Amino acid sequence: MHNKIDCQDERFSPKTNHIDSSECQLCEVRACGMCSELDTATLNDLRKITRSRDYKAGELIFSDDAPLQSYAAIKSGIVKLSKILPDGRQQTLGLGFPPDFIGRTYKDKNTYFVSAITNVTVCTFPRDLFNEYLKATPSLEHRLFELTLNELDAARDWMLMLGRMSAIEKVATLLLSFADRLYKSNSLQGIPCDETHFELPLTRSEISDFLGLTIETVSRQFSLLKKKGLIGITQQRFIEILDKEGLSLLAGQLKET
Amino acid sequence: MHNKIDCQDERFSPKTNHIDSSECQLCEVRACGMCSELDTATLNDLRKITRSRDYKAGELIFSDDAPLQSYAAIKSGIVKLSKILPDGRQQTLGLGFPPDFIGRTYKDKNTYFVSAITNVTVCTFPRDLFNEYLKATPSLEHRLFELTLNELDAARDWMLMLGRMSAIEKVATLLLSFADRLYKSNSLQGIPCDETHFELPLTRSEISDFLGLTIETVSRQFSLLKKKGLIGITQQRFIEILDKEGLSLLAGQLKET
DNA sequence: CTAGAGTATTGATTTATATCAAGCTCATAG
DNA sequence: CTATGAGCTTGATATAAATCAATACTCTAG
Repeated sequence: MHNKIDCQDERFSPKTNHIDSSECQLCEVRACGMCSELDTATLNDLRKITRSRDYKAGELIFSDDAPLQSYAAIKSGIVKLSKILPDGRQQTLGLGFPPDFIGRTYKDKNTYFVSAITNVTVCTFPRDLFNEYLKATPSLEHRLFELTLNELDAARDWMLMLGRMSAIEKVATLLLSFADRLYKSNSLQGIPCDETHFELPLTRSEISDFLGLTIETVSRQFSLLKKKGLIGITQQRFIEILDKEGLSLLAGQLKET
Repeated sequence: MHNKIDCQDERFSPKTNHIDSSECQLCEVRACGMCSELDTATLNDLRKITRSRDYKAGELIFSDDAPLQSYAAIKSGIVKLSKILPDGRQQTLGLGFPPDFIGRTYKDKNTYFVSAITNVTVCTFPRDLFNEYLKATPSLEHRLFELTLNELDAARDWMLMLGRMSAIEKVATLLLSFADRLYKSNSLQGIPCDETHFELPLTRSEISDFLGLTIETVSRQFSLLKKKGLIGITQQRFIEILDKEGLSLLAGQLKET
């Protein structure tokens, strides 16, 4: 089945590139993502149907209605999943960091948008071939299942936040969650970082879509947190957590995205 | 491994009963739940570690912090999953209908409560034995994966509702979702029913925990929908949908729980 | 160095929902 | 059949967040 594929295959966009095995060795997806339970032979097979692809910040990766042509694994950058109501109201459902998998297996559509928040690099897999692979490789399905369970846990944490938290609690929760995720992600990639300083990769508008608030309310909560001495903000995007205790107290509960 | 189990096994509460094969034949879990892709032999094996158990409306099934001792599949009745903030604020995360599976595989805890909304009958599986089974049976894991993906879809639909809908839209969405789910569920079980009449199994308080509102707001929206002629209410719990079009318009978008 | 666009903050006002407070309905037990 | 209590509705008021509006910051391109 795999030798059907070559560079001319119409399922691959011209913007894509082959992956070589040395790339896999350094990859977070290989380390702890969907590839982490594959043996070398299977990984090599999978690589034949895989192409690397870059997206610029803001670009749409998957639409909410177009038939799903491919799945993807995030190698670097951050994506968001979102839904839009007919009148334009938008809700972000979650963020994807390396080594997350994106795409709805066992359905022919996503029911949400996936778009790049920062510049993003992904490995893409043509849908039909990947599905055959998935069927034949229980260890791959097992790993995807685990990743999906984590996503479900995260979605449920955010439901509690969306339904029951005040604006300031939401913002505090988001900041802590980001501090944690960016620290872990950067550490894994060997990027020097510390737990209290980070660049918030989201605009205020993206934050408000995530928290179910408006831009103005988000902005006011940031100012409030600054006034209370819990955080410092420079250049609008660079956050320093000055009082993690205090922030956690405000956030109340949640720990992870 | 399975012959270790008998009625005296301490992992089984005294309130439980054996399952016989004729029961499975009529069961929704067998028809379209986690058992649906098991062959007869595997099903018979699984049945040896399975016990039936009843819960009364309101009873707690799984707690959010106690180590998970068993998993369960819902045979009849409705359960809710919920989270509680330290100060008591509560958010319902979703409802479980037959043939849903409950319990967080691959972790030793649920991070939420599961409780019976109506009287409920479940099949329970001791955690450690079920895990062995799961590892050995890819078709079972596959089915659980699919069920989990559906739960994730549902969770994300509700995130949009929680984050971006007004009170009246939330209530309209809930009613449509219930009409649909109860109709499907009852039809499957051969219970006579129609799509426009149903008994709402939730109290106003449970509804408000689900929608991220207060009891009073929920009540007001019901009254409003009645005044607009979209629904009829008798005895507070019996709902008649008088204008599905209008209700769907109000709800805006979502279709399923 | 400046203009301009995009992004963020801050203020004034409105509005949806929460909160507080009665009173009502319905099922059940005496 | 009536008393009781849990669950529900309705009204009055308070409040958090949305909306509307103006101004300020930050980066880029010229």
